[in-house]
Amino acid sequence: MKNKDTYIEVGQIDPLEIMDKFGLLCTVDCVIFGYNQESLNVLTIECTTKPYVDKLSLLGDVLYREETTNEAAKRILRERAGLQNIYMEDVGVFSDIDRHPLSRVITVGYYSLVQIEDFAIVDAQNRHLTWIDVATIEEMAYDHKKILDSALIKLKKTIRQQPIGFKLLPEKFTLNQLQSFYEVVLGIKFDKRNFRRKLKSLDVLTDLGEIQDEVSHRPAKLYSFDSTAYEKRKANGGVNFTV
Amino acid sequence: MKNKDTYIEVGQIDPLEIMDKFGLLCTVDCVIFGYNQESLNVLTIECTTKPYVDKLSLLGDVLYREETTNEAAKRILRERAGLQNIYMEDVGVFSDIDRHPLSRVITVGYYSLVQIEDFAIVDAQNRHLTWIDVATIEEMAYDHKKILDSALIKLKKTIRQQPIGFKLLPEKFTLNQLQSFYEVVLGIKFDKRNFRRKLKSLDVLTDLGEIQDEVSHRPAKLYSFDSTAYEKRKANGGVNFTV
DNA sequence: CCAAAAGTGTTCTGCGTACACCCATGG
DNA sequence: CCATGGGTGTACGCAGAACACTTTTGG
Repeated sequence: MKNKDTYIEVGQIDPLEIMDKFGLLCTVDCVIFGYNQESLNVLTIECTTKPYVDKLSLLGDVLYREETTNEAAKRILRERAGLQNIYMEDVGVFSDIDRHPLSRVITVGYYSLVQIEDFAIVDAQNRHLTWIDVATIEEMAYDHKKILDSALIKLKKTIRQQPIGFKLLPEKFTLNQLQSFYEVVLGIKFDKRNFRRKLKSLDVLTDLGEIQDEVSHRPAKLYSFDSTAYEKRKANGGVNFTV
Repeated sequence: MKNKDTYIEVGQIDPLEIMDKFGLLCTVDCVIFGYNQESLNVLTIECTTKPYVDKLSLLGDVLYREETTNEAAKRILRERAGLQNIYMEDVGVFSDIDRHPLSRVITVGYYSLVQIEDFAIVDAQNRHLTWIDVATIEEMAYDHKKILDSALIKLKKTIRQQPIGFKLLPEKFTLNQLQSFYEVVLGIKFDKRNFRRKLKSLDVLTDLGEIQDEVSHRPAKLYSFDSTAYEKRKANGGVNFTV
């Protein structure tokens, strides 16, 4: 095995010296997906840093010394989008050397899921906070497009294995709404009968015994997600959500 | 939406000031898995930092300013274990506030796979570099046990979807060796006939027309991994490696 | 000829997939 | 009564899972 005399390990040299040499900034960027019964969107803000002024950017902030990246992501969601207790998953580290124009900044990506209707945007900072259909986004500030793409890949993978889809629907929903959610996010069509059989066989839906009203056609039954049944199922060996 | 007057964005205030306030260290830690036909092991080193002196630690180093975390992981594998061009996958960020005793240090985990026979340990630093059976590890320095556990979970998941198992076997191997590798890593037993049928149906094995010698029983046929066939297969919609 | 590991086929079951028509409501 | 979306059942094919005996070699 090779050795290296210049080998440095954190803690073996003066902390001040090492910070001076290797200290860097870490940020957290949040991909906030919003679904509106038609399209999958992402919450964006206009960037104010050269050379990306006016380009679309994700909501992000620097990681504080006294918080984990998870806590930072929660803080960003809460302070900058008014979102609390929502689904959140790690997308990974992005550490390209020149990803930030002003200094060495690595970032940790997270993604979340919300229903757009539940979430009234108040653009207090006048920063042009906007939902953009992910299908139309071609370019973003920094490497945020790359983060978005990774988040989308992870969302698609996860959605097939866990019923997180319910997080993007109203509490009471119809089976067609559920199906159309999967179709929009995954970009594929499902057979109605097969979709329903599969979902019902999972035993995580509660038939509320209610129906839609104010629709000019046969009203659909309303369902809700039975999270205790799901947790039980998960404990007994997992959910296979392939549809 | 809530606003926050104290909101800070990287690039909007003096870079020196922000480094002073939010600068931190980032390290990369490598979980190097080694398989020896019997058990799954991980390469460890004795830690020299209080309060973890003599505890087991992963190979890691601080992230340099001019490299990505991927590059740092490659450097660690090369300089400290003599490993080059080996399989490597990201495990994620570990950012607990007190995970390092001397300062705020976040780390990015990676894992790799090697065959122990191919890799002669030269412990030039006299740091007690050792292969340890992962099944016997209960405690490690820092949060390295947590990183190891995450790496193991990811390895198990990945091994079922991609034929990375071949990276942990000699170039020529028998089907029983391959099966036993899967059994050791996943901790479950497979039916011999089903395993063989499944593997052969994947079309990624080359029958070398050779057999074992110097065994005191019927010699087994030797196979190698046909990586071009695998790449073709992957391109045409992926491999399902469930066994 | 014995020990030890190599090698081999069939059946059953469950799941994904393809496919077409009637139903309930509002206007 | 018509337009609109809601709702239902059957048949086929593939893949995973269960299961036991014969073969080849060295000692």
